[in-house]
Order: sequence, then C-alpha cells, then structure tokens
Amino acid sequence: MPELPEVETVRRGLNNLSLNKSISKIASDWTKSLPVTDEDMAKYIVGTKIINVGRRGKLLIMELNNNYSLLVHLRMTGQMVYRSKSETFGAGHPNDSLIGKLPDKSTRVIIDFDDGSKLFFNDQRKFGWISLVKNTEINRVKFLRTMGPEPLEEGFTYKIFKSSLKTRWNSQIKAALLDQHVIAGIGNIYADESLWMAKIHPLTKISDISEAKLKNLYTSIKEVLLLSIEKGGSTDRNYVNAEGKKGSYISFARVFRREGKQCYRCGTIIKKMRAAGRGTHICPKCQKL
DNA sequence: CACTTGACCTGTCCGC
DNA sequence: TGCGGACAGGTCAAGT
Repeated sequence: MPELPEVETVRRGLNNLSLNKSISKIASDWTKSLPVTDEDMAKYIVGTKIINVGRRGKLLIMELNNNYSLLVHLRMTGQMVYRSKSETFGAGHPNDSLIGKLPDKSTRVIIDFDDGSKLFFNDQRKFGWISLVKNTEINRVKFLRTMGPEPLEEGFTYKIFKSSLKTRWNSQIKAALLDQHVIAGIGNIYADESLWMAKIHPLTKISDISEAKLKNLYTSIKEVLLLSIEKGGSTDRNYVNAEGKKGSYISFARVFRREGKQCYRCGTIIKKMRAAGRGTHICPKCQKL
C-alpha cells in the first residue's frame, strides 16, 4: 500500500505527535516485525526519545536521541498510529477513521511513551518491519545504499531522471518505475497514474519512448506525488495516517481502480491488464503501445 | 541482463 | 453457508 505520499503523510503526522517523549517500553509478539533482541531494546530504545522522523523513499527513519534510529517499512499493509493516553478510538470524524480500538488483531509492535501515549505498528500481512540501526551504519543498509533518487527533491532534474532510467534502458517502463533502485518511492498506484498522465503504455520499452513523452513523464510523476501528498495519500484498503485517518487521493485518481469507467480525457473505458506482474490500469486509447 | 515466479502473510471477494 | 482460488498498494531471491 503505502508509497511515497502515504509514507510522507505518516512522517509528518509522527513529527507532530510523537517527538521528544520518553519511550518507556517497546514490545512485539511477532519477531519478524521487530527483529531486535530484548537486550538491544532495553539498551538502545527504552529511555530514549524520538527527535525527528525522516523519510527515504518508502522508508521511515525515526531518529532517537542516542545516535540510533528506528527504520520502519510499512510494505503492503503497515500502519503507524499514535494514540494519546485518553484516546481509545480514532480522533476526528468516524468517516475518515479506519480503525477503532487499539491494539487490535493486526497490532505487531507497541511503543509506550512515559506520558501514557502509545505508538502502534499495525500490519495485517506481516510483511513490514521496524529495525534498529546505529546512525553511522544507516548508509550501509543495502536497501538505502542502492535506492534511486528522491523524485520530490530539488536535485531530481530531468537529466537525473533520464540517466537513472538509462540503467534499465531496455526494460518496460512500468517495471522500471516500480524498481526502487531507479526512482525511490513510486509503487503501483502512482506508476499507473503518472503513465496515464504522460500517455505512455506501461509495457513500452523505455528506449522507444520519445524525448517529449519522457519529459511529460518526469513532470507527471512529480505532479501526481505532490497532489497525493496534498490529499493525504491514497486509502485503497488499509492505509491510514498517524492519526488513524484515511487519505483521499484515491477519489482523485485518474486510472487506478477505475476499471470499466470512462477515461477522464477521452471517454474510453479504462481497462485492467497485467504489467510487471501487477494489476495495471490504462486507457487503451490514450496509452498505445 | 531482463523479466517472471515464488516466497513472505492475512483477509476479502467471487464463483460454484 | 462452505470451500477453493484469485487477488491485494512491496521487495527480494531464484529461476528462465
């Protein structure tokens, strides 16, 4: 689920809610969700505070005040939800809250703060994880070391975009967009959205894409990601922000999950197909191979 | 090298 | 209502 806009929304929420509170406890009932020994938890996590939450691609980086960090990957169904001491149910209007009382059956990790508030890592499918890393070692984490450029950073020029794509010049464009080594943070939703916007068929070989269309794609990626952040991300199924609320981008989506409906540009019926092994949505008229 | 498949998990939906 | 299979937003390893 969570791609760059969703992870960025969670990051912002956690930065507002969870900083500078002393961690009194951290516990998990599923080892793979928190591959940290009890000794290391006691030594490096308990008693520390989160002083900043950063992001690289789809990875959250929660910096502690002891030169260690917790890396959080939400994968498909992960959630990081903060609850103050008095909150049992989600804050705000019930319509934008997806989850109720916590912990629930998908809660994998609970972080307790000394003011009685808690941070819940929920993850239905158990693919996500929270790991502990010394700050000086972060750059050596392979996943981070080999990650492609951040599409919303200033340094992400068209030139960088193109040279990054050159590493997979003979690949299909959608497969390359999903590859975190090429560009960080794009997943199935925003790959479909940006390809629709740039009028490129997902199976097109990159070397066959015209310079003009490639430039459109570069612009489209940034536009789509920025719009989604503005809408608080996409809640297709499980995704919620740090307050447990849904994002609204999905109702603005141009093609994703719009199978059988009309293309907003030309009225043609949106088709679902497979590309890069994933469900893929296209307008057959706008996006020709 | 590029692409596909399977694995990691749980839950939901659809057809019979 | 029950059951089997397909599918779900991510990533990696192994196979073709």
